[in-house]
Amino acid sequence: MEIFEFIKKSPLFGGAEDLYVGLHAKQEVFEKGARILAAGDFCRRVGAMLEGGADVIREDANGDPVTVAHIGEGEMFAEAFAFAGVPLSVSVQASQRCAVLWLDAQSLLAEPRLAANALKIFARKNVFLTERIEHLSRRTLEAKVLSYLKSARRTAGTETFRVPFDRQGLADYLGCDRSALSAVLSKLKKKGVLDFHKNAFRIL
Amino acid sequence: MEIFEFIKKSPLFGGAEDLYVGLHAKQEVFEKGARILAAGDFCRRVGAMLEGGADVIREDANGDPVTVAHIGEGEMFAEAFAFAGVPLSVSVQASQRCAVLWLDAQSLLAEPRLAANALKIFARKNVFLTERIEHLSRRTLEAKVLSYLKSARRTAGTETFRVPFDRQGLADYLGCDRSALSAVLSKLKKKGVLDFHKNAFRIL
DNA sequence: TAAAATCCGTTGTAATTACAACGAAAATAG
DNA sequence: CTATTTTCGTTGTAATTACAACGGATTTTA
Repeated sequence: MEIFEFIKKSPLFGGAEDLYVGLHAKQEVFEKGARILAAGDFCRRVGAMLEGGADVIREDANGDPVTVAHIGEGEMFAEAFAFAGVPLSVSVQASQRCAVLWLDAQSLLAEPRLAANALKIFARKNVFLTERIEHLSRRTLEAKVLSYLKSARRTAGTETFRVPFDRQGLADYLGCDRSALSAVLSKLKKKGVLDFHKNAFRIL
Repeated sequence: MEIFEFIKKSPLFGGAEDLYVGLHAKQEVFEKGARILAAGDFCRRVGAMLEGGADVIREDANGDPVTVAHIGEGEMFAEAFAFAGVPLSVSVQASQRCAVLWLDAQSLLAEPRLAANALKIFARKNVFLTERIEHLSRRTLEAKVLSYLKSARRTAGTETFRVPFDRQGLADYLGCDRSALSAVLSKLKKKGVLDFHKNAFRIL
């Protein structure tokens, strides 16, 4: 992906190519397996994955590394840490040879339109994260599922709605086992609370 | 709380009183029980609680209202919705007679220093929320607890550290039952994985 | 200081869930 | 079209957790 293609597609720039000047952007190439960012680092730059991809890695309770997310082409990363000024709690490692564009957080801030875009992006993400926490905080899986589905229905605005996850994806989102999720969905269907087919749901 | 006292203490203003001019701020008083904001509303203003307090209310799976948070004196609210431009998913209701200062989001955005402060606040919150999701996503309560405690230790930077919650607070944060949390903590202590006394913990 | 309220660990029980394994259905690849 | 892979619901079991109840300890209030 070219720099200008990225800028065109990135919600941070909103397609405005002229905002790119004066950002002190630097491009850097990482070989497969290379450490792009390490947990504990302070990072003052926002990363943009131009080419290739990387994994976000966190230590689990045993101290073993677990991949918690993947950064694909065209995606930004480390933005929250860069703007918050707190050390990274995760590491980022190239899952293949990749090209990263680094954008200096301070310089982004200096351009009002970019700052406004960034603010909106963060605010949106905040709302999403808070919503997910709301679902995850429920005590039982059934409550988690219903909390999520009602939220999805509200977002869709229609009685019948589709969810953007397959079963495994929904299970990951809700922090549960896939088969347990399937079982709960079936139970709700049998109880007559819910109807669904594939990713299309309807709450009765 | 006076307006200027709020501005002095608010991280949004960073103590800079001069930033307050031109914000089209309005003050409004609500009687106890009055609806300050309703779920579904679009809100273009950030609320600041000058006097009194309010509850954040969400509908649970049965459609019954549940208080999910409290807004105390000096706290801001609705900021994420205002900047994101998405409808509220919660309602806000005065728990007592209260005075709210409304700050127009667009006007805040127009002052670069305020925008920068807001960005930092959102970025920080983003990191916190993501971290909490990390804990909540664990499958078992033991894993949730350890995930949280390791994170707390990392933040504290010392082997023995204190957590800013009582047991009920920690249970709420981790989305579990208080007695179940106590039981898991005791089990971990007996296993020799953990030592604690009140809010002081040490991972062995 | 005494009384009241809150905090916290324990116990027992019923319900829930993780986990592994399996097979049918659907999607994808060849 | 057939073979392969992926997705998803089901089942059974062991482990975990919610929930209610209780009592001791600590803290707060009067």
